[in-house]
Amino acid sequence: MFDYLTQQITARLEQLGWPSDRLQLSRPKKVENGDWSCNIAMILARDLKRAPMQIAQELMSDIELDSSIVEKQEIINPGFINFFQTSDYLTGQIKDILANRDDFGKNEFGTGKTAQVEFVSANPTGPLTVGHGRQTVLGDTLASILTWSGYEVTREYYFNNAGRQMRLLGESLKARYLELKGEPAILPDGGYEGKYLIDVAKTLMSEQPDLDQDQDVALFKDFAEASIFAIIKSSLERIGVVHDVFYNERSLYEAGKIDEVLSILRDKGLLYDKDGATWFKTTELGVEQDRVLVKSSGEPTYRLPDIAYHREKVARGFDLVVDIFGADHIDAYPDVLSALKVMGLKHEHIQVVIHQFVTLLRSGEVVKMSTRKANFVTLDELIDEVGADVVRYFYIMRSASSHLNFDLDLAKRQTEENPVFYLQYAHARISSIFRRAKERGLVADAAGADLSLLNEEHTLALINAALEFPEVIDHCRRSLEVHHLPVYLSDLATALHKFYTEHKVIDLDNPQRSQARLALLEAVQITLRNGLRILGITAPDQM
RNA sequence: GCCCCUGUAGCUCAGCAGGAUAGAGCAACGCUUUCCUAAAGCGUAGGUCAGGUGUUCGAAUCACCUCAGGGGUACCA
Repeated sequence: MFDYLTQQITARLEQLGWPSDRLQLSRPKKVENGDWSCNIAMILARDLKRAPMQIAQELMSDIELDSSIVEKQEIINPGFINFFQTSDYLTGQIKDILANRDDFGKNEFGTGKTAQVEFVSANPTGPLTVGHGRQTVLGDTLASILTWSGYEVTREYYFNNAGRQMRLLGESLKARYLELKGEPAILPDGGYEGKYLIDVAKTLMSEQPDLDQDQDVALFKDFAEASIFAIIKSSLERIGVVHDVFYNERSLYEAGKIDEVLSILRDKGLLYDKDGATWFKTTELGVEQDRVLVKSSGEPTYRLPDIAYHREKVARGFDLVVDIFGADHIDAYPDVLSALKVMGLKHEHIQVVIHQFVTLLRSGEVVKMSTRKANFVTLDELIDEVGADVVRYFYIMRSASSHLNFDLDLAKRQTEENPVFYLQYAHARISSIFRRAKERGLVADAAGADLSLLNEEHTLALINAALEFPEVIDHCRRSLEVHHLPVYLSDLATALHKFYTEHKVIDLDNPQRSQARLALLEAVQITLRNGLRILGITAPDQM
């Protein structure tokens, strides 16, 4: 319908010699305004210096629309052209859903192209927190959207297991270990205070009981890293997130990639030394102040490997690169992008999604979180409390750019009366009807169903709702905003529940209509299931 | 100071590539079940879309200013 109208109107615009590039078709909010609406007459009014109503009339005067698709068209003040689809056309679309099944909603925008989504990327210094959770679910869902848009997607986790933080971690574990042996030991200044390190120390103790004060800290560091990574990976697995690539920052050093970046920038005259540190002349690139790339201690700042890493991303040839960052990293990426730019590298295909912070509320109090200080709530604890489905839904139902209040008490309380269950119930409700139909001897026969029997208001609204699914996927992809999907699915569930309330599906006195409605419900269930699959939420057959 | 995000119903938030009478969930009040799961549906009430100026036929949506909250502005990541 959309494609058909776009094509027809564009042709007519060209015939009249009017610009066609600003043509827009949208779905009106009100059913009285039709199924598709076009505002081109008002947009052209200024250029053509004519009244919108006149333009609309001239535009439509010589268009012959296929009457099997378009029931009628109307021109309404101040110049909207509204199109109403025939119910035959609409119900016919159900067959399209049934034919596509598990693929319904997919598009080929990214077919033949590759995409990479980098997300989580937490260093292995502690368990994933509630804060990391948002990024985890956001990235994973976006990756799924891209997959549905045809891309071949790589989910990537970038981490650093070298440097100051990791050394502190090793020292902290050593202190915990010695503590267990009853030897005097004190956590280093700024060390990691979390209880999880005591557990790690106990495990280490059971495996290697004979370590002492003189033992090199490297052993502790390595052990801590391995243990904590195991914890992180298990949390990810619990909410259904699997990364394809774990990219170690260290490999950039080993392959000489860090030095390459430095020498390229030095050749371009964009580096200088001051106070024993190496500075990047970002002021020449429009940034307020210069940035340090190598500290006077000889260690690079995080910016340098970030630049080298992104240079590698470009070299790896992805057609689309998406970085998911928390708001606290917002200042890092302009430097990275401008560095790529001065190195003459492609960078327009790199998109950054910044998500705002999660404010955690417990008993009405804001919980300030710090991995080092250990007063954090872990993602695992959250999953324990409310379950993976609820966790995923809560993180994804709000736009990334809005600050998310995660009220633990509310999340728990709402376990009983939760937006997720509303969706899942819609799916289960349909399964339940199918079971009942079978019991009553009604053998579903979608192919033989007379879909023209579906003509009531709530029924048509439900079909329309299901048909919007591919548009929503496309919207998510375009905007890199995934929250549109749960919002949409919720609307779809509402349409289903309304239909259910109004119309009885199984009616042995009217098997024809029953068949038609069963076919519709199958299409709706496919849509719900596909949507839930993208969100990583289970679609139960009964609740 | 400068940069980014946010401000919409009592609460949590959609809507913002400008479009028709601004929506949902929760909370409040009332109603619906001899009938496929009431984890549902219907109704009532609730709004200066933070405030102001501008652009436009048309602004919650765009621009500018102000106010408020969050984040950043490190030789931490």
